[in-house]
Amino acid sequence: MPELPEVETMCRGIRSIEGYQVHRVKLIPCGLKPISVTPEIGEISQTLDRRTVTGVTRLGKRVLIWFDEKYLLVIEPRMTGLVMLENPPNFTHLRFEVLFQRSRKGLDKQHAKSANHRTKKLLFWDRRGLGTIRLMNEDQYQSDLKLRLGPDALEMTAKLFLERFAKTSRAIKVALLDQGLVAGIGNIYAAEILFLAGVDPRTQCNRLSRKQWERVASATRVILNAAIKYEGSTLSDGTYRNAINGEGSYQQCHRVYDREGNPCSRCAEGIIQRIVQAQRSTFFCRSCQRKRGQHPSLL
DNA sequence: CATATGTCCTGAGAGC
DNA sequence: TGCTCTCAGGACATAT
Repeated sequence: MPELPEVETMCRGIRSIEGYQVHRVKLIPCGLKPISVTPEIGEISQTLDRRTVTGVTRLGKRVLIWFDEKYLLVIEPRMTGLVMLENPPNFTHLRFEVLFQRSRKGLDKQHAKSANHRTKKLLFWDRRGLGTIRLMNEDQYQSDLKLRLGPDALEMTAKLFLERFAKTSRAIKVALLDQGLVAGIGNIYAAEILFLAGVDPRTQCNRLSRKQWERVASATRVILNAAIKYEGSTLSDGTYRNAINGEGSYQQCHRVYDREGNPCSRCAEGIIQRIVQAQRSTFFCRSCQRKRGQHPSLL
């Protein structure tokens, strides 16, 4: 569920670990199946020991934590993973922990006196345990991550969409979820983007017009930036939280996702439909999102 | 190669 | 109340 806006919110929420030094890394035995960690935890711990966090960035739906500009932890929350600094959503779900100390150069007088600024904890919670954590160096980052993923969704332009999507015959909704084509879009935002663009989610990519790709590109930026502003979507199951256990509020802005049977907020006559594509729910308005037609989008 | 399907895992909610 | 069943969907492995 964490898609680009939720992962971006996580990154912003943990950025205060920058300048801190790794003191301890451990997998938490929580009674649930351990999450996938590569390489084994002992090697991660050894490699990161005393290294300083030099940056927290994001690529698609992954959180990247850089150490001495040389190594990075790649955290993939997948369905239910949460990267947090505090306030456990549920104690039994804690899977991974990094304890930091403020490194000597980052220790100013003011902070030296207050104990609660001397250490920090980075926690990974995952209700279902499908998330993964990988330690990489710069080369692995290039070959195992950069090369396999499409451009980050916030970088997408109509030109890039045409280059990367226009040849495939897959339905646009399904293709938008392919992280090799574009990184960061998941089931919720794919639905919202296509609604805003006025494009039928079943349309084959190779049948979309240039005009339609322009609307998709524009809607991608508009939707994702708005969702970041609202700190992501916390659905009715309440799973998603930000770094300090707060909820996102973009779910209040959803126009189609999980709104089956409700009247369309745009055309009033339409009812939001739910169909299944590639074993996933797709929500859309049949009258606002037609395969062809000159209807104006909401942009 | 492109595309489609199955699998991982847990907890919430439905139905009886 | 308490049981069983289905479903949620991100990424990758395997199949077509």
